[in-house]
Amino acid sequence: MIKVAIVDDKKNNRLILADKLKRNNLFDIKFEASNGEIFLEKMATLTFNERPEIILMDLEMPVMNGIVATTIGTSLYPGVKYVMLTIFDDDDKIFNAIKAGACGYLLKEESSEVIADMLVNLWKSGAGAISPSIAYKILQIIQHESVIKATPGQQKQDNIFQLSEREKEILKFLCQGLEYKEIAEKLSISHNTVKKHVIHVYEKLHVNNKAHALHIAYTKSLFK
Amino acid sequence: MIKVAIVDDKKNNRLILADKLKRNNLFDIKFEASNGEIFLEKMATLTFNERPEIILMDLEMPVMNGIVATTIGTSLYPGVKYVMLTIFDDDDKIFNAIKAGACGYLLKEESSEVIADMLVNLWKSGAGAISPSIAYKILQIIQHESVIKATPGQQKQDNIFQLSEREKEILKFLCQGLEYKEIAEKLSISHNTVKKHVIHVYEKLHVNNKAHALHIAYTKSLFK
DNA sequence: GCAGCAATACTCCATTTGGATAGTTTTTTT
DNA sequence: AAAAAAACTATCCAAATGGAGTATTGCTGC
Repeated sequence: MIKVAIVDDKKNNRLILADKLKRNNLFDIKFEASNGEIFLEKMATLTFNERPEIILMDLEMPVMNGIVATTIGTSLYPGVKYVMLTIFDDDDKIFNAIKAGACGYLLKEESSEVIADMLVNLWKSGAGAISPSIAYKILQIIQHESVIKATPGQQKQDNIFQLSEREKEILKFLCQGLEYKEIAEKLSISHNTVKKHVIHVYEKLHVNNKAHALHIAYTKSLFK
Repeated sequence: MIKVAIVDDKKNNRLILADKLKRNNLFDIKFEASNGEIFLEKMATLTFNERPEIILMDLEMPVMNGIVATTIGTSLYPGVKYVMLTIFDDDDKIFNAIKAGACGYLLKEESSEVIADMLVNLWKSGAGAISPSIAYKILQIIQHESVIKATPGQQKQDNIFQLSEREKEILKFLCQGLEYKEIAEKLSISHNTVKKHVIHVYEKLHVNNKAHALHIAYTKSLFK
């Protein structure tokens, strides 16, 4: 059984999808979540063995959307695979989803057989679960390369974690390997204050230690 | 009927592929060619209506390879679609083929049904004809952007810090944000041992805390 | 056989960190 | 002017980290 989780804000969508997946006895739906925030919370409560292996993620959700959830999720749980399952197929969304770490992008209109097949394939051989029309767009993205180097998409990605200026400053120092005390000296503030900022940064990044925070900062290249 | 052409230097490959396509009566094989040069010559002799709509192109061929042929072909006959049909799946070949203008990349190992399906799809809706494992690699190309930026001269200096295998393993886990305990569990060793390894890593990296070590690991891209 | 190394495991100890809680002040937004 | 957000300060406590030392095992090269 492939352990999966479904993240979508529409209850009906979750039901339909769960139903599609239940037809054959290949999938074990570990949990459902109605937005990225709740998804991350539920993931945090699970042990390694309880964790879903594949996440079916909607893009548009309130509170925390699928891009941000995937960005954080791929950092925190590297073994887990994220498949975007959505009705949107515009270049920007596709590109951002891939950059966030998605290893699949299926259109909701796909039949249950196709979805199930793709997921099984992804699980078995690590092959990408991609709708053909999405694949075509990805090819065009690379062919024109404009999207890769250009930045309209990446600018929107900028500051997805909503860090305040001060918090970004603190995180940058953390990345340089400074200790609280040293940061405090540099900024002429108390090390207690630094600690407080750090805690806020962790909350926004949904992590709870320095290494995880740095991992996200580096892999998502928050600074350059 | 979908008008296609087969370009491959091995006669046997052409026969097998032609055979695969002939099973259902969907494909009209306009011609075969044994290299890019001959392919272009044959294309030049045809009128618009005689021209194949989809070219199945091998990559490695004498005289003129598939990349060059596709590059020239897409310029001369913009309406024609090129699908790479090859056994190679390394990033460089995939990337170059896409840049050359390929709108599909199928592995020869795919079943005749899959190949036929993909081609029909490409013909009908312009969807990309891409083997799932290739799709996965394309995602990674975009995610890491490595191939796009990488230059041939940039040979990564392997193991400049002389870390032992175990130490590299430990460092990799550190980068993922795991704590000593978690690493210990993963490797089924004592957390004391992990600590010892970490200290050794720090010595070899000439640092004295995790953040500095991660900074080096990421900026020198010790991994991947 | 023996020296050297990597990997394993442990202890003691000081420092750093993270979490919770409880505030004040300043700036921005409404 | 009131409300909200951001920045600042502080303390207590527990957990994680880092440093230094000791020691056993197994493997490799001389």
